Amino acid sequence: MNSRTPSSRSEHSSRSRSREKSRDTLSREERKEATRRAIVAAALHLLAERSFSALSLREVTREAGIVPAAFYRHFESMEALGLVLIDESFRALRDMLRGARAGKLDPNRVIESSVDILIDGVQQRREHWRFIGRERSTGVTVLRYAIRTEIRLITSELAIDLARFPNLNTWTSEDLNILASVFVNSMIVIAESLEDATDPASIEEIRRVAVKQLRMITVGVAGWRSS
Amino acid sequence: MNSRTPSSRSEHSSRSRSREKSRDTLSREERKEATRRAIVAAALHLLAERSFSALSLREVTREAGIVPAAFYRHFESMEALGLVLIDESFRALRDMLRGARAGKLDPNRVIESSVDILIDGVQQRREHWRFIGRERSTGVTVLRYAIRTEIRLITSELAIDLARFPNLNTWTSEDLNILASVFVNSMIVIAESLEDATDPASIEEIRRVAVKQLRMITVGVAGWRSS
DNA sequence: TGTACATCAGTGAACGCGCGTTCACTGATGTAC
DNA sequence: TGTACATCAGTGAACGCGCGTTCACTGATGTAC
Repeated sequence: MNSRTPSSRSEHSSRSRSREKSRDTLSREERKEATRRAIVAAALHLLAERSFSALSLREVTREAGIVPAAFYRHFESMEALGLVLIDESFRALRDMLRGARAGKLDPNRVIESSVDILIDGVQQRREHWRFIGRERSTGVTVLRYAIRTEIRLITSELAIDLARFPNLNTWTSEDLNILASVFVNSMIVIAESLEDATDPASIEEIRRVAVKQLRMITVGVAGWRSS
Repeated sequence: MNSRTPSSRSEHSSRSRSREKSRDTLSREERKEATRRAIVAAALHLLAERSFSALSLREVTREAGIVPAAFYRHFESMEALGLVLIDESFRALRDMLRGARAGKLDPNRVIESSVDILIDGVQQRREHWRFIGRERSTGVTVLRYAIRTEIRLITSELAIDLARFPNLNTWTSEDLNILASVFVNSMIVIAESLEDATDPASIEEIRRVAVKQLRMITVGVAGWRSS
């Protein structure tokens, strides 16, 4: 977005950019918030191609259209930015799940509908998902733990939902949690496989296989006796 | 292992180091091979804490006890080293699986035995597993694809094995492959969760949960009718 | 076995580069009167 | 409404650092005679 030579960069300085969208309507606070969002968006955009540990502060600020030093007006460090990205990504994920719960799925098509919701959700928030999928098992320890904690939270929420199903209300909570993580793990793997799929045909293929995979697990659940 | 000041580094040069282990018994070729192995081992060791994209050539050569430029006598680039690491890691994995197949597991305890073999195998080759687990979904595209290809190979081998089971020999090959990937995905997730577990109690807990997870899937398989 | 020459793994110095971080600064926005 | 001062988001220059890569070199190992 920004050109790299100092001369042309000064022509398109952030001052003129913010005036483009805002004229004189934005307060100083609003401008600051806009820059902050620009930094977050720039990072997320770059993370489509790099892992977080390979992302430099200068790259992010270059993409966001500010000078490197300005980064520190918004975040204490790159790690702090990483945690904000995780928080934002999981907020999107939670919204999706809340929507799915509120939707009152047709009981006969729970699996099909869940897979549809998952696949659409991933498509709409590709960058967030890619980021979570990559960092889940990557180098930056603090991010890895933060993501695992979020996933554990989602898993136990799913376990609570599962407890309401007729066949499952007699299960121990441990068994429910184990079942929930089987589902969550499958979902993660499905989401991961979507990352490299762009054409409709291979997405359809993933959908089909995902439905079958979850069905196999569910059929198993019907025969399982929780002790 | 190496100290960092130039003065003391020259005292412990690679020349004196190789003489320590070898006196004058090793040929030039053998020495070269030993250095190559030292580079690979150094990289694998460092990858316990960093992701591959965050690993520098200089770090690797420092750990291996050679000068940065010497790296190029053995590998064309870091990427080439990465591919060798993948190859070596999967060789270890294939050995493990071959051993498991040759072992003729007790049919009544297939799941327990498989989980035991997996957990022991991961413990013995922690560094290889950690590397594969991390790079599977990380930034360096060429490594990611190489790993996915290997996993796909392992999955179809497992599908072939599954076809020999009495209940499964009527299944379509697609269904067998889907079932195989459910197992492989579970195995990957189990291996990943082992990475941060060191004390016996939490390893035992992982083993218990893993067995239960795989049993749930298997019970499902018994009821599944492949179309 | 002894000598003269070839090979080549590893050295060490040098290079230009992008990095994170600091700092005094600027000038538009906000506030007090 | 107008003026004087305070605030502070963003600037641009500077720094020291570790990086990947190149190069001519060294000296032990290998080979031909």
